[in-house]
Amino acid sequence: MPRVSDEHLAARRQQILDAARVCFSRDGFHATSMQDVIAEAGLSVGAVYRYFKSKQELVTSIAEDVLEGADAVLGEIAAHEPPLPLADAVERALDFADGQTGPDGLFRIAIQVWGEALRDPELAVFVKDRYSRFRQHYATIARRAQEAGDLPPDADVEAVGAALFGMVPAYAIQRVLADGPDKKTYAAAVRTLLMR
Amino acid sequence: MPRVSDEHLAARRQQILDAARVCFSRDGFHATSMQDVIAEAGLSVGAVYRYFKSKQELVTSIAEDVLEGADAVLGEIAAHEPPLPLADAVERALDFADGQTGPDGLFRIAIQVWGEALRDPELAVFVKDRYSRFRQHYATIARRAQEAGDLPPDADVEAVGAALFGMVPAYAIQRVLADGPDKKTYAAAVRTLLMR
DNA sequence: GTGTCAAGAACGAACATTCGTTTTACACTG
DNA sequence: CAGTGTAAAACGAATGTTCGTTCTTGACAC
Repeated sequence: MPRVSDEHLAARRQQILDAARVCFSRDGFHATSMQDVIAEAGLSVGAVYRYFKSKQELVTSIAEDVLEGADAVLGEIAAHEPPLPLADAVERALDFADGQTGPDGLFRIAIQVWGEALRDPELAVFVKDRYSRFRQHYATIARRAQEAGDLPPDADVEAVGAALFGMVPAYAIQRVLADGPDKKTYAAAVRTLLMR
Repeated sequence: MPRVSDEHLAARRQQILDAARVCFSRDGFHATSMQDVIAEAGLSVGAVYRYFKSKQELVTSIAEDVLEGADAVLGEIAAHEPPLPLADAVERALDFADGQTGPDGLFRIAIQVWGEALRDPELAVFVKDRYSRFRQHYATIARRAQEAGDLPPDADVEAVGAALFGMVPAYAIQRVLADGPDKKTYAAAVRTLLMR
C-alpha cells in the first residue's frame, strides 16, 4: 500500500514492536528468531525489514522502551508532593515492579537486557545512563527524606539512594525466579528494616 | 590415547568447564558457540562431546556450579559464631559478591542464568531451589539477630531474610551495569538504613 | 591384537538477511 | 468521476552462513 499515512506507518511499526515484545518476553532475545517475530506480527519478512533494519535494532528498541517506562514511573515517585517517607516511596516502586513480574510484564525483558548489556557496549552505555537516572531519583527520595528528618543529617544520600534502588529489582528477581514473598510481605519487611 | 586414569578424565572435564566459564562470562551462553569453547579448551570437537553430550548440559553444569558456590559462602555467614549483626552479615555477603563482579567473576554468569531460567523449566526449578536456600540462610541470619534483640520480636524473619538477601544481587547489578557506588560506600548506606 | 580416546571432516537444520516480484493506495489526467 | 500511471509497501522464495552434533578415521596403551 503506497502513499500511506504517517499514522499507518507508526501503527505498523508499533505492531512489530508489540510482537517482538511478546516473543522476547516469552523466549528471550536469542531464542527468538525473526521468523517468530514476523509470524507473531502477522506480517512478511520484507515488511518487518522495512521498519527495522536488523534484529539488533529490534532488540535495542525494545530495551530502550522498557527502561524509559521505568524511568518515568520513578521520576513521578521522586517528585511526589508532599515528599514520600522512604518506606512509602519504596513501596510505590514495588507496586510498579510487581505489576511487571507477570508473563506479560516488562521485568522478564529487563533481565534479558542485563544479559545483553554485558556483551553489547552500545546497549551497556544506554543501560548505565538510565540506571544512573534511576539512582538519581532514589537519591532525590533520600535527600527529601533527610530534609524531613527521616535520615541522619550526615547520611550519604547518593549511596542510600543506591541501596533503596536495589530493593526493587531485588524484589522482582525473587518473585520471578525464586518464589519470593509477595509484595505485601516484602514491603512489611522493608518497613521493619527501615522503620526501627 | 586409551586407558587413561580417572584423574585424567576428571581433569579433562574440568578443563572443558573452565573454558566454558571463560567463554560464557565473556560472551553469554547464546553468543558462545561450541567452537568457541572447544578452541578455548584447546581440544577437539570429538573430545568435548565425549565429556558433555550437548551444549545445554554444559550450560546447566556451569549454572549449577555458580549457584552451589554462592550457597556455600552464604551458609558459612549464616552459621557464623557468634551470630553476626544484620549489617555485618550483609557486609560479608557484599564482600563475596564484590569479588565476583569482575570480568572473571561469576556474577556475569549469574545474570545469564537468570535469563536462561526464564525459558528453561528444568533450570528454573534448580534456580528456585537454590534461591530458596539462599533465602533460608538470610532468614537464619534474621532469626538470630532477632534472638539477639536486633529485630522486633514480631518481625517476619522469612520476609526480612528476603529483603536482606536482595541487597546483595542488587549491589552486584549496580556495580556491573550501572557504575554504582563501591562496596564501602554501599555498605555504609546499608548501615545507615539498618542501624538507625 | 584390542579397547579406549581424540581428532576433525562432514552433515543437516536453522538462522538473519537480501532481493526480485506483486500488490495496492493515491495523484493526476481528461 | 473513470481511467491510468506510479511509487511505496508488502511479500516470500532464495541465499549464504553458522550452528550443534554425528561419524569416520587413526593413534596409542596395554
